[in-house]
Amino acid sequence: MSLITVDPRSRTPIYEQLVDRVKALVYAGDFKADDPLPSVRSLASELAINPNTIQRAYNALEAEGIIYSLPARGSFISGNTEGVIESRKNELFVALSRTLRQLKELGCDPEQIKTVMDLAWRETND
Amino acid sequence: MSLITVDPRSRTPIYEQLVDRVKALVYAGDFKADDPLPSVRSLASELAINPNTIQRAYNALEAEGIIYSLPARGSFISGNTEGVIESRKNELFVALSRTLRQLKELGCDPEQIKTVMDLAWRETND
DNA sequence: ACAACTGTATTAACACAAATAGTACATATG
DNA sequence: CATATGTACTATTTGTGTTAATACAGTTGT
Repeated sequence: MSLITVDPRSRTPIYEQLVDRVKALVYAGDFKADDPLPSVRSLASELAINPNTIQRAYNALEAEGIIYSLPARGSFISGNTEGVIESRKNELFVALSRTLRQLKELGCDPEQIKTVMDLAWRETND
Repeated sequence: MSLITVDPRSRTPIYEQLVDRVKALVYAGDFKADDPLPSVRSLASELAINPNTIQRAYNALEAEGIIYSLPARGSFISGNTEGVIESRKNELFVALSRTLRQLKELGCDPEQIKTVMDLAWRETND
C-alpha cells in the first residue's frame, strides 16, 4: 500500500492533490532522495484513477524539480531534497510575513499576536 | 466609479474575486456598517459582467454574513462589521499557528523565525 | 399614478478544465 | 521474449463558471 492517497470528493483537482501529497511526504522525510515512486499504472490502479491523471501530476512534480522520471525505468524523488525543503521554508516565511502584515493592518494588538505565537510554538513540542 | 474591481484574466472565478474584494474593503474600513453596495445591474454594467455573476457573489457574501440584501431596496454591508473583522483576525491567527507548526516540522531554527518575524513586523510601520 | 429602479428566480446555451477511456510507441528488465 | 516502464495522442464525458434573455414583486422619486 502506497503512502500516496487522494480524496475523490474534494473540490481540488485530483492531480493537484497528488502533487501536494508527494510534496508533503518529501517535507516530512517519508520520501528521500532517489526513492522510487509508484509507477503511473500501478498507482492509477491502486487509487482507481485514470493513468493520465497520475502522469499529469508526475509531470507537474518534475517541472517543479521535486521528482525526475526515466522512460522505461520509473519515477524517483529528486536527488536534491535539501533544496526542495529549503524552498518550502522560504514559502512559509513569505506566508508568515504576509499574515503578520494583514494582522497589523487590522489593528491587532502586538501583545496578543506575541501571546498567540508563543502558545502555538509550544503547542506541539516533543 | 466603484471600489470593486475584477481581473477577467485571472483563473479564480469572477464571483469569488468579487467576494474577496468586498471582504478586503470591509477589512480595510473602506466599507462600513450599512453602507450600500452597487446594485446588481449597475455593477454588472460597470464591470462588463453578467448580472447573474454579481448576484452569485452577493448571495455568497450574504451567506457569510458580510452583507444583507433587501428586495427592491438594495444590498448593504452587514451591521456587524466588528464581528466580521474579529472573525478575520481569528482566521489569521489560525493561519499563523499552522505556518509556525509547519516551520517547526521542517526543523527550522527558532532564532531565524524570530528574526524574520521581527523584520516583517517593522517592515511596514507608519 | 407612474416610470424607473431594486433583489430574486428561472431556463437555456456556451466555454473551459478536469477526468476518463482507449490505444500506441520505444525502451529497460529479468 | 514476456512484462513493465514513461510517454504521447485523440476522443469523450462531466462539472463548473459564465453569459443570455426573461420575468416577477416590491420600493422609490417625481
